Amino acid sequence: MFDDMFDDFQTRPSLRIPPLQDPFPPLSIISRRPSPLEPNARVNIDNEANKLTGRQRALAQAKPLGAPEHNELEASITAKPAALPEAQETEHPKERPRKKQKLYDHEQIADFVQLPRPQTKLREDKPRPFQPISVLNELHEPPPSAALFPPITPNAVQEEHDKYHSGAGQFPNQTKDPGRPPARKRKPRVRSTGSCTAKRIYTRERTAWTEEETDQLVKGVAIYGMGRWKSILNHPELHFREGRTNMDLKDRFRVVFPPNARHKWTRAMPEPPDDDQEAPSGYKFATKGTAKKSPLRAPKRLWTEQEDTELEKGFQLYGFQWNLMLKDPALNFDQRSCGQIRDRFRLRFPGLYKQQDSTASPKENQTSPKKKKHAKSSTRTRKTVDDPNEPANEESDGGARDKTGSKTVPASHTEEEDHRLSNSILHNDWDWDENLTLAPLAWEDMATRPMFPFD
DNA sequence: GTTAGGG
DNA sequence: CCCTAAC
Repeated sequence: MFDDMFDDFQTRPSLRIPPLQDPFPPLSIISRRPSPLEPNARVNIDNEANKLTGRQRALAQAKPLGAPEHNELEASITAKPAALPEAQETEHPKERPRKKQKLYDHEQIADFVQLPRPQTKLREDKPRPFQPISVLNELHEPPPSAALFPPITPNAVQEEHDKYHSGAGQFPNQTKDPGRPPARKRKPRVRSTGSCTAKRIYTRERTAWTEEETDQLVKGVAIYGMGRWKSILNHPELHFREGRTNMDLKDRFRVVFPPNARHKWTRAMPEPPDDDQEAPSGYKFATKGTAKKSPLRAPKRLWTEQEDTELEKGFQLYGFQWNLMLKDPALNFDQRSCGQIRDRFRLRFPGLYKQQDSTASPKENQTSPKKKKHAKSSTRTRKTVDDPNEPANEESDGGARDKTGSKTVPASHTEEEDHRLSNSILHNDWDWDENLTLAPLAWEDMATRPMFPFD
């Protein structure tokens, strides 16, 4: 009897449950690329294993998903060569630290007015998204959260407008409820620009900054430093008008303290500035303290065309394993981090990136953003602390960043780019020797550089 | 998720 | 105040 049921289960397609994850998706471009996990691909060219294609080798090494049997080969990859860490350090002097750094160096900012840091959000604050996404879920049904969105009707625009128009808050009224977007007056707006119509229907209504509110902002900067706008906004003793966002604070501060005045008024100043210095907009420094640029964030560096080329090259060699690209000296990514490479790829090749998301092997998923890191604990880098006497880091370095060299790819072109890159890989329009484990590009590179990145 | 900087 | 690359 049970046998019958079992047979029935096996034979009727409707009852079969697809595997949760296909380790080797047939259409995945990964499968046609040599496996970057091949342990000695660079060193031992004569190894028998190297005669296999990437897919064949992957299949040979395949093991069931729930069986984390430790693979010696993988270990040999992951393990850092004992003799070489020093050389690595000197090669990448500005390497990002792996662990969290403390936010403040108390010696440097002894003059700071230290107030309790804003409470980090508790997990319960955020309602969990609808998960897990079951394969048995009826996909034609709307998700439970769908009811949150207003119905789309001809009058929807006006209704939304009216709705937002009803709730106008008064200063100082700060909604601390993180789950609810601030109610805010809005006015309907229709973009007349032909290219991006219907992108945004509403624009927020302008709310003038009062002197008091700006004063709150200045206090906040005195406490946290420039750049921690969210912290300032959420600080329990500072009050801003309802609907004010962290970006608003940033914009406001930029207006009140333009860069030239900024360094005078926000750098190390245990005491309010001299009388001969005129305060912008008639402000006096409200808080005794020092405000300097918050060092939490590395200075922004736009991507150059050459870096983009190396990114594509790296993708052909290593697929979605940004860490391997990073380590490959031939790609010159020593000034970048793993996450930066990933972000850039996601921006330029969104379609390809999504494909990785859904089909990548567990190993490759290590770089996937689906592994949600807590925002607070994400890699915060502190590369340099500004010299208090340096005006700003914009002018300091000569023409390294030319706007033409760092090409920004328009959104409308990204799909083409997706296609171009994936096609060049899918169709193998380069010569592909089955005996090789790496793309020809890689072999060429290897001829002109040390056999192993570490020597 | 947040921030910097141009629009 | 908006947009979006970069963090």
